[in-house]
Amino acid sequence: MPIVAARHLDTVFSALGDPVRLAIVENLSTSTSGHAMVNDLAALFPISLQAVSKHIKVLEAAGVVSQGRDGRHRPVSLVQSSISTASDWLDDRTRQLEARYARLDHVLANIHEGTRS
Amino acid sequence: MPIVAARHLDTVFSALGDPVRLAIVENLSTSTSGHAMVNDLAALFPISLQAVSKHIKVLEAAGVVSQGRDGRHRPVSLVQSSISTASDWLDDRTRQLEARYARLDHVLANIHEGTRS
DNA sequence: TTGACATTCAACTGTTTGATTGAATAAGAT
DNA sequence: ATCTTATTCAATCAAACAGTTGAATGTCAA
Repeated sequence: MPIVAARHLDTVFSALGDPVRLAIVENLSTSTSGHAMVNDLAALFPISLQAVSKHIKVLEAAGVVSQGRDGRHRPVSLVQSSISTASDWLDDRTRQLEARYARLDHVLANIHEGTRS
Repeated sequence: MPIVAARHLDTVFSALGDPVRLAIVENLSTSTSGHAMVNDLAALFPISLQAVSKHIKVLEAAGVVSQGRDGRHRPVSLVQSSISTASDWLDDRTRQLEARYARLDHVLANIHEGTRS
């Protein structure tokens, strides 16, 4: 079965394709609690709170993070499945590349054997 | 001009964050030869050859593909290290998420033990 | 109720991007 | 030499994007 890319995989990669959003994801993945407030995340970057809020919306639209509700806070946390989906797709690419190299090695080995006979 | 510019992870993700470019990468990874001509890739999409050529340039600038020279052809092939770099980063995120879940399980188990005592 | 805090919405702006068409370059085929 | 093929370069355009400031919403705390 050929492994088919998820329908909106490009949206996930696009969401990760910005230094601020990549840093947000990294921060969330390394935080002990697994979530962070918009305000705390905004403090990490030299841009306005509103700009960070927008970045979070982009990540959320791509399914990379989700936002809950805790009083007047909106805790942001990673959605593991989206990370896994992207990771799996890249792993598939790596495996296919390695498989081709392996086939190439095999062909070269056969050629070598042929020259000896 | 020898390529190899400062390639950052967000640039790689950004390059993958487009359906045409993602399909190009997928096509290259599944092709038997491991490379493809610009013309052949362009035939896969309902956009102009020049647009596809630009997409390839974006992928090349991000270090995701490289282009060789074979007569009047410019064969495009994947650069494994860039795929691996992105894959490794996502794997790290996945591992951190799993580690946190494991710690949470542990905490919950302790709480449960506490209620029994 | 008033005020502070956390966050979003709305409007605006400059930059980047994805696409187009037409012209240019380069190399194989006739 | 000329023609055809493969690909890129250049100019252009509309749409999307990342950022800003200012106003609005909702919630806690006095």
